[in-house]
Amino acid sequence: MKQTTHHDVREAIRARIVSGEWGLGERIPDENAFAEQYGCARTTVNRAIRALADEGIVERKRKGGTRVRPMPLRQAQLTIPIVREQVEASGRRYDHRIVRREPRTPDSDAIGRMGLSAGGKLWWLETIHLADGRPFALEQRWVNPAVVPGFADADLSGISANEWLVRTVPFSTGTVALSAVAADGDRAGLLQVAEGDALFAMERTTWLDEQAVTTMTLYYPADFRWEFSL
Amino acid sequence: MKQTTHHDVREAIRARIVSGEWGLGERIPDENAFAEQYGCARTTVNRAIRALADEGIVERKRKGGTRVRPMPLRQAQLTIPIVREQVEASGRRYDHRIVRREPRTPDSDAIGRMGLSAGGKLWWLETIHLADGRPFALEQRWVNPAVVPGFADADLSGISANEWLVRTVPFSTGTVALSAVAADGDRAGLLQVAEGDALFAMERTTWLDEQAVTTMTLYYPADFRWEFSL
DNA sequence: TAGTGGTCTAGACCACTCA
DNA sequence: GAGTGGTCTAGACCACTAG
Repeated sequence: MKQTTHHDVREAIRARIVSGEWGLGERIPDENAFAEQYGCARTTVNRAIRALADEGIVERKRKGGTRVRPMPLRQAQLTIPIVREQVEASGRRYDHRIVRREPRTPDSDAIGRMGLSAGGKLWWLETIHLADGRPFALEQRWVNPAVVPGFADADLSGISANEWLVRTVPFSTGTVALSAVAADGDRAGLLQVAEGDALFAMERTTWLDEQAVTTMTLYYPADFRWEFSL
Repeated sequence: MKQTTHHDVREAIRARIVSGEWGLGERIPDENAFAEQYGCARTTVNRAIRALADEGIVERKRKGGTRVRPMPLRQAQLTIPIVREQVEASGRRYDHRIVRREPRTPDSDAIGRMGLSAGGKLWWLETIHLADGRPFALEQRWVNPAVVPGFADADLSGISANEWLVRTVPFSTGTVALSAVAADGDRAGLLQVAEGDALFAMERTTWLDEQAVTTMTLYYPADFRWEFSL
């Protein structure tokens, strides 16, 4: 005799919601009622409905009960891509070339993003990512040597700066910003596109305990599409 | 006497992982060991570690134990924005204006995205979203009348097409694609930018039971940034 | 203030998979 | 075969909040 699982209960309730049994914003039965209906413990129902709440299908409030979300949240679980994997996933050969790597005084933009105060130098790194030998994406990065002292001596011939940093400073938090920008002369030359062409920009700043580790921007040419599902 | 919560256990274990107590790919103690250490039931530890696994911090396998992820997944829970809320969140007054609304034969791009076969007409809708009266984003949308017959008579003066569709077809699935494109003459004129300017494009296709409901693209001018955190 | 979800416990059995 | 996570149960108490 197979028991009723939280998975079963979750899908059963989801189906009833999708069927329109309860309208938008309407209250659904409480956990005990479902437990009796499906012949399982309340704990099991709780886990099932909690999963639906995590998905944004329903919202729960103590005493207020569980309601179908009036305006369903449209959420996506998004995985920040690693350029090498993007290239290899498309069946092409990945390679990268470091264009510049030097200590440099950060511009005001970098200072703002990393929340720096004093005026020391940071590492500046420009990397061109190649797919079958052709430009795939351009990476421009500032690295804070105060947080990652080993970066000066890092061997980046085999792995990218990003992978090196992830391995060295594994569990940091971060922010991401997406936008579109026009290619300036430098970026256009490195990516082999025309100046003024639209580029897809993904900017990431990584933090370890309130200190900015690195901020980088990846520029993709206009034929790039970043797809995911809801 | 306060009990140890799954939240406490989760943060305690997270701190130990971040501190480097176990290296990347290394195995951490099993649930019973943690339960004894923290003086709680194994169920509580299970829920705590399961949450860390959902975050991508660790990976779990029966008999294999729980390991720190060798290359931590960088995942973000991303909420697809509603244009009106974006505008209002920035403290500006939202408004929208429908530029075109007509039955039209879909182009090959729309046919491909929506997986259509026959050559019927779809509804074509162009909407300009305004913030304090100035163009904020341009929406170009195809709607499948076979799935949403009521759309022909929908009153879109008060709410946007998107909100109307979400209320009418609430629990559908979808795909999203992000890219950068150059503004063509039509889009440039509606957004009041120069032709060729970089636009941030967010394309969404929505499905209900294998049938495409609608596909739309939102174009934002180059000063737009979509930010979120990891 | 009473109803609802949030969570813990202790014990149990099962499913997967490594060795 | 045996160790580990996956899950269910029954009961209990708590925290929040709608009415």
